Amino acid sequence: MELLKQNVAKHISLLPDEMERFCGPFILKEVKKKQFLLKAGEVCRFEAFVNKGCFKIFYLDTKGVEHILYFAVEDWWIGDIDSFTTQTPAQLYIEALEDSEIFFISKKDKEELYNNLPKVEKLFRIMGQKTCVALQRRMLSNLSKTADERYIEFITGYPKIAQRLTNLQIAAYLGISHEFLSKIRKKIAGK
Amino acid sequence: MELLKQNVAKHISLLPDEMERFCGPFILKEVKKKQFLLKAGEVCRFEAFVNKGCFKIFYLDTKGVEHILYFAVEDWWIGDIDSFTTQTPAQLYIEALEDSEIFFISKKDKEELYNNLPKVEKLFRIMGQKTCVALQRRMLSNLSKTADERYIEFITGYPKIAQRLTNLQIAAYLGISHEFLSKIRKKIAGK
DNA sequence: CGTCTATTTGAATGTACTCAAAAGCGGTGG
DNA sequence: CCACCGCTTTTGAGTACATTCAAATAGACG
Repeated sequence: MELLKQNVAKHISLLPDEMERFCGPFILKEVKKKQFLLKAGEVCRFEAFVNKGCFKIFYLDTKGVEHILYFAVEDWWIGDIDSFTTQTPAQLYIEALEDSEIFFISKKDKEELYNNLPKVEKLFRIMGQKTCVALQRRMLSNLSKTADERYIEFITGYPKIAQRLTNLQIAAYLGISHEFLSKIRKKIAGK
Repeated sequence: MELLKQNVAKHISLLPDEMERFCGPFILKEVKKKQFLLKAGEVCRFEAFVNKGCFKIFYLDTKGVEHILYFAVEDWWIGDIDSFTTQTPAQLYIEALEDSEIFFISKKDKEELYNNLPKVEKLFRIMGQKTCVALQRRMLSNLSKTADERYIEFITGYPKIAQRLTNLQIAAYLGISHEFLSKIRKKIAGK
C-alpha cells in the first residue's frame, strides 16, 4: 500500500487517519499477463492504481486495428474515464502486458470516498488536470510532428517504459504500422 | 451572468447564496475579433467562460504551422490548463474569432474559491473529467480515422460551430492542409 | 473599386500503409 | 539439448493518402 500512499501524498496532504480511511476500500488484486480488466461493451465500474506491472489501454477500430491510448506502469492510474463517468458501455480494452498487481476500487466505494472525505475531491480534481495536460500534450504532438519525431520523443521521454514494450505496441501507440516503425528505427540507427 | 450560472448548475447544485459567492470574482470582459487572450511564452494566470462569441486555442509548431487544439463558443470554458496549473510559460495562443464576451477569473481568485466554497472542487473535478473524455475521444478519432472521416465527424457533430469557421480553421483543427480539405469537400459534394 | 483573405485546382512529391515473405528470438516439450 | 512453434522484427515492392508549391478564382470588407 506504500506506493499508493506516496502517490496520494504527491497531490494532497492527508492526516494519518484520513489516509487509512482513503486506503480502506482499495483491494489488492493480481492480474496475470494477457488478462483483461475491461473489454469494449462492458460498463467500467472501477478504477485502479498500478502497484506492479504494466497495462495497455487501447481501442479496436472498425477494421480491428489496435490503437493504444496509453500505457500504465507502477504508480499510474487506470480506468476508462469515459465509461466510468457516464456508466455507458466502454469503447476501450485494458489488458495486462506483464504479471501485475493493482489496487482496485469500485465506483460505489469511490463515490463514498467523495462523500466521506472531501479532500478526495481535490485529489481527483488535481489528477484530472494532470491527465488533461498529458492528453493535450500528446494531441499537439500528434498534430504537429512526424512519426520519426514522435518515436524519438517517446523513447527519450519514457525510456524505462519503452524498454518493456514490443515495437508492435509502440507502433500502436504512435499511430503507425509496425513495418513503418521498423523502417524508422533502421533510419535512426544509421546515424 | 445567467449563462454561467446555468453552466455551473449543470454540474453541481449550489444554494442561491453560494452561487452569488461563486460568481463574485468573475469579471465580464469584451474581446474584439483577432484579439489575443494568451500568447505562447506568457504564463496563463486566468480561466474564462465564454458568454458570447468564439475563440480558437492553438499551437504554432517550429515551422510556424498552426494547429488548433479546440474551439470555444458560448457555454465553453477557455484557458491553457497546462500553463495555468504549472505556472510555466504557455505553448498555446488563445484568439477571438469573433467579437466576444467572457467572464474572466484570475488564478488567485479561483484559488480563493476553492478554499471558501468546497463544492467548487467538485465542480472543477467534474469539468476536468469531461475535458479528459473529450480529449480522449478526439485522440482515438485522430489515431483511427482518415481525414475524410474526421471531417464528416466534425461537421455533423458540431454543425453550429462548423458554420462559423473558415475551412482554413477547420483544416488546422483536423490536422490537414487546407488544400487537401478542399479536395475532400469536392469529393463529398460529388455524391 | 481595390485589397486582403479564403477557396479551389493541378502537378509533382513525400510520407506512411498494405501485402507478402523471410529472418530472428524465446519458450516449451520431447 | 535440440526441434519446433508462435510471435516479433525486418525488408521490399507497389499503392494510397496527404503535402507542397504555384496559380487561378471567388468573396468579404472598407
